[in-house]
Amino acid sequence: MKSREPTEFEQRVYAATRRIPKGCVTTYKKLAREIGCGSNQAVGQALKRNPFAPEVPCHRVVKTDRTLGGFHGQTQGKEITRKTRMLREEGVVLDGAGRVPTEHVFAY
DNA sequence: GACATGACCCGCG
DNA sequence: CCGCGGGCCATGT
Repeated sequence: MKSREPTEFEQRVYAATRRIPKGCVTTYKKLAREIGCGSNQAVGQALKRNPFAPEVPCHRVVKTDRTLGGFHGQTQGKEITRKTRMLREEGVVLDGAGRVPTEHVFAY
């Protein structure tokens, strides 16, 4: 196993994710659109690989339906609960359906 | 170079 | 409302 540097595509994703202000979240779709990628899934792939942990707030990235999505490689489980708590600490409160209010969604 | 996987999205029934 | 299938892009084997 040989460690490799992030590809240009990954760097693009990290750069955009890093721009997300505290107390705000963004969707994979908008993010993909911003970096010029037609596949939102590819963006998620890069975030899951996220080597720049707290520097790149991947926990501020949610799905298009404003659900949390995944975290630390898991779509559901303990890590997701942790993600929710982090957002709440930053000022983001989820509604009864477990979704993030549109007001917190940051538009590029 | 081909095949398989994935923190996704959209349309249809 | 819920479930199923197809699509799109990048990465790893």
